[in-house]
This record gives sequence, structure tokens and C-alpha cells, in this order.
Amino acid sequence: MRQPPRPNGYRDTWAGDLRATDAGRTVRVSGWVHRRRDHGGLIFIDVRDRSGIVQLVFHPDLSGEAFAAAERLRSEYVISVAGQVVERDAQNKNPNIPTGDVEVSVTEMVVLAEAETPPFPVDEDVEADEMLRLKHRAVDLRREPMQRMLALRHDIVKTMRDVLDERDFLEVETPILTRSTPEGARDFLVPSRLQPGAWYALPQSPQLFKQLLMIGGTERYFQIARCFRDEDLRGFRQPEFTQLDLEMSFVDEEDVIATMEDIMVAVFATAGFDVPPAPWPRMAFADAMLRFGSDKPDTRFGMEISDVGEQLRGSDFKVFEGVLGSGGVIRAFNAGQRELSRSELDGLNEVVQRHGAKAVAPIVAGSGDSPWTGNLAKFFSTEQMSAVNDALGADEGDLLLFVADREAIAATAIGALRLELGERFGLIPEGRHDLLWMVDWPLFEPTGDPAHPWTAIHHPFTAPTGTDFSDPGALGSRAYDLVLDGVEIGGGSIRIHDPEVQQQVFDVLGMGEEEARSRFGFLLDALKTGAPPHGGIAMGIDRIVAILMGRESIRDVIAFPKTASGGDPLTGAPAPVDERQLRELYVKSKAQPPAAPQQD
RNA sequence: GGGGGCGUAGCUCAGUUGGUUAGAGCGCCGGCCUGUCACGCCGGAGGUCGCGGGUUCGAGUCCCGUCGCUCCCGCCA
Repeated sequence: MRQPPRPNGYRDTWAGDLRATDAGRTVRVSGWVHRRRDHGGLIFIDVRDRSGIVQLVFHPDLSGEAFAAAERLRSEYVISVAGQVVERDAQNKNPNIPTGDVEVSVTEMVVLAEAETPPFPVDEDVEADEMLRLKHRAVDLRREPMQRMLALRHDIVKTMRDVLDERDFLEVETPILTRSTPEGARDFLVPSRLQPGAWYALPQSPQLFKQLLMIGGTERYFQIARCFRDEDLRGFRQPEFTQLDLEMSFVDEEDVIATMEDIMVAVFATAGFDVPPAPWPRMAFADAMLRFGSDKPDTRFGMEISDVGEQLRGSDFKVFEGVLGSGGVIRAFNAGQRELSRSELDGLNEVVQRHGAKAVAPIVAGSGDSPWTGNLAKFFSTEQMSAVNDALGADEGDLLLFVADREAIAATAIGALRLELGERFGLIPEGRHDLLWMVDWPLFEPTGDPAHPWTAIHHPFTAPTGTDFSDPGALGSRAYDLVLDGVEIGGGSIRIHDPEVQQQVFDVLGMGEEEARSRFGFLLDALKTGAPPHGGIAMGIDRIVAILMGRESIRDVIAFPKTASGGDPLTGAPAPVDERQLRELYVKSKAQPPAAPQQD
């Protein structure tokens, strides 16, 4: 918005761009009535367009007509005014706004639209209920933070496009109406009218299409891709979301990671977001699960977790012995000099219980002959306690927190506890941002279901690090995730380009040749036509913008988001449809659920 | 699917142990006001306390159900 608008009957100047150097100009501006200050014999109106706000002043002796009309103005009326830019007297300047040195002395005004009293004030710092804001999104979007969000989102996407364009990536669109592949998340389905009983699915990602583009010789593809997943929502999860999706041929992990680092460095620079210089550190999955209890570790603060099972093996404490005896683990971290009340300690139990663990064992480090204080000390030898203190770097008075359970549970439960306390103790330094690549993922993880004992950790098209499929659990994957401040903002992998390897993966997943053919035959066929080695990555644009703006929900950075129950308060979607529509689609209508009492 | 929090005026909220006619600020409406910029002053209107049921002499307050919003677990290859 640096160029002035093309002059027309509505305006020739952006309201927010007027400065003292414009004094004397006759201008025409249009916008919304932001605020009115009616002094009886003199009326001030702040008019707002996307560029900002400028003060209009209506003198009765300058134009009685405009003055009379200005008396009737109300908040959010849409007006167009003509007048002279006047530099204000020194004592009347407003240093709080960029246009505060001037005002427009109005000689002519047209009311383009009247407005009902807005449901909430169009102020920067409004704290209106989110439901209300979503219902009246057109009003909400007028607020300056929302305008800033839309602009930042635009700038970020433009930066991504610019960097990729310089590197000969082609932006290609892939289908929104596609085939259901019931791996992974639940699909949104769309009934076919032309083929009764058949259904399209909305894509969870353009994964298979971008691989086909590589086999098709596109070499370098990207897309700002809308993706759909019919799963429960969260602050950082919406049923439809936007990814920067890209794929490259004849590359390995280092090529994809380096490309993405170049893109993201440019993105962070665009947003003025201060991050450590690339290349960013790598962390192995196993390392992250042990030290941080998470596959998206927040490394901005310490309190790292240690395994203390070996130090404590053979104690008289039945709880720990039972866990160790059944192959479980004991994990602990040093929370430092903290005194927690009984009820605060109970609160910690709630945190780990959410993740399936039974309890936290809190211990306060002592000194000398009494390495631990409290009633658990009697179960352990001095050597055991000292060894744990050494492992945790414990000084006298430090609070040590232990969780013992099956490894998967203990790791994530104590990881959640670490995060909770890190936040509660204010350990995350203001302004610090950490980026890291999660690497060395396993290819499969056990499901516990004998019918389908393995599931792909990333997705079934991720290339394995080895060729021996006899022990699927031992295979690594050529996958990588980018983690920013403890949030997964993107992930990708080198893909399988050998049809036989692809079939081996399907076999491990319990998908026989016949089933694989019927579901992914088009991919297997294409792989047999000469597939280049290829790989790629997808970045969550909503999450990136949210973190860059310091928001805790991606709803804040999506123009028209959905609520936690998947509804859109603006349009009322999802909504019932006519019987006739259902008949056309050969969808059998069901009785509507009983009408719920409406809230309003 | 499970668990926690919230729901009072247009908005943001207060409302004591269950007790008379449910309050405040902002906004809105009317009046006054020629240098304000969160203008000021005076006056006024505005409530199905989300909805339904129960306990009670009496419910915004307690209980049950329900709807909505929200956070977490499950889920999200």
C-alpha cells in the first residue's frame, strides 16, 4: 500500500499516509468512522482505512452541509470526504498516531453506508468473546491486529514463493476431489452424483500427487496447499489448514533440509523474527524422547530428563522395583530449588496421570550421609541416592521428580511434567526461539494389534535407511521434522522410489499385494515407469504465522477458522441439506438428531 | 469417546452463607459543549442470569440434565 490509490470519486489518498509534508493539499479519503468526538460547534471524526487512521475536522463555517451531516455519523459508517490537509498547531499534534501532525479540514462528505452499532468495538485491544468475533468476522477483520495478521501471512507466503521461484520450483495445483486412502487421519468424504455410491475424499496432503509429479519429470514442485483431516480440533489443529508443500528429484536429506533452511531463514527475516542462524541443530528421535520426553522437544530451557533405572535397581522400594522388573524405566529431572506445597505436588500427579503414568515421586536432595531427605530415603542405599544425585547434578535442597512406568508412558508423562513446570517457573527466556531438526526416526512403531502389528510413524511412502525387513522395528526412516519452540512446524522425508521396497513396506503394514494394488496401484504402476530418487517436506503455514505473532491458536491467523467442534459460527456450517440434494447424491437420509434448544 | 474450565445488560465483568427491586465500567439513546484525539458534563433506556428440570418459604447462587465455547487426553500416517 505504498503507492497512492488511483484517484477516483472515492479517494486519491490513503488515510494513514498523510504527513505534515502533505499540508495544503486537497485530498479525498474514504473509510470507516473509527471514533467521533462531537464538541457541539466542532466535530472530530477519526476515519480509518487499511492504511491507518487520520483525523477529520468539521467546521460549521467551512461547510455547513458537511457539518450537519457529520452530526449524524456513528461508529463504522462508511464515508468519503474531501478537504484540505492542514498541519495542526503544535499543541494540538497527536504523537500517538503516524498522521498526528495533520488533519483533514472537510468541505464535502458523502455517507456511503450507514452501520448498526457494532457488536463489539473495533479497537486494537478488544477482548471480545472469540465466538462473537467469529460470528461477526467482517467486523473483527477490521481490527488492526487482524489486518496485520493478514498482511504478515501474505508476506510470508510471498517470501516462500519468491525463494522457490528463484530456484526453479514450479507451483502446481493438485486435486481437491481425490480418492480416499484410509491410512492415517480420517478423510472428509464427498459423494459422487455421476457415479452413485462412490465417494471422493478431500486430500490430507498432496503426498501421492507430488510423488507422481516427480516421476513425471517436474523435478522441483511446490504448492501452497490446503489440507483436510477429519479429526478432533486443538488450538494448533484445524480440520482444514494450509501447508507449504514441496518435492524435489535427485536429492537426499541434506538437499531438502538445506532448501528449507534457506526458505525459513528468508521467512523469519521477512517477519523480523529473531532466530539462530542456520544450519539448525539435529536431534535424534531417541535422544529427544529420553532427554525431553517428546518428539518435538522445547529446548529453550533446561531441566533435562535422565534415565536413573540402573542407579536405582535393587532397592527396597517396591514401586520402582516392580516397574524395573517388568521392563519399565525410571526417568527423573532436577527441578532446582523449589518448595512445592502438598496440593502443588498433587497437581503434578494430575499432569502425569493425563499421560497414563500413576504418580510423580518427589524427593528433596540432602547432603553427606543423607543424600535424600524425606520418607522415601529409607528404601535406598546411600550409594544409590548419591549416584542419582550425581546423574541429576543435584545440590542440597533441589527438588528431584521421578516417574516410573513403561518406557513410552514414563517418557511422555515426565516430558509433559517438564513442560508444565518450565512454563510455571517461567524458565523460557523472553524472546528466545529454538529451531531443530528431528532426525533418525524409526520407520515403524508397534500398534499392539496382532492383526496389524506395525504402523508407519511418518507415512508408508517414507524411505527406510536399510534393506532388511526381517525386523521392522529396527528399521530407521529417512524422515525429518522441523521443530520451532517445541512445536512441530513441518516434516518430510526421502520417499521410496523402488516399487519392490514400496511393496515390502505395504507388506509390513499388513497390506497384501491385492489390497495395495487396489488402493495404491496407480502409485506402484508409476514407480515402475522409471522413478527418480526424490524427497520433500511440508511446512504448516498456520502454525508458523501463529508462532511468529505470539498467538496460542491458529484460529487467530486464519481469516475464517472453525471452532473446536468443527463449526463455522459465521456461515453455520456444517448444516443440514435438502432431501432433494441427498436424493441426487444417492445418500440415504437419516432422521435428524433431535432439535437441540438453541442458545440464541 | 473421556476429563477440566467458562456461560449474568450490546461488550468486558462483579454479584458475600441461598434472602428485598441483579450492579459497575464501556457502548447505546437524548441534551449541552469550537481543539478534542479513550473528549468532557447532565439525563435516560437496556436483563428469559445459556436452556430444561429439581431441592427450598425463597435460586444468578445448591443439585441433575442439556446446549455452546474452550483447554487437555485419546485421535491427528
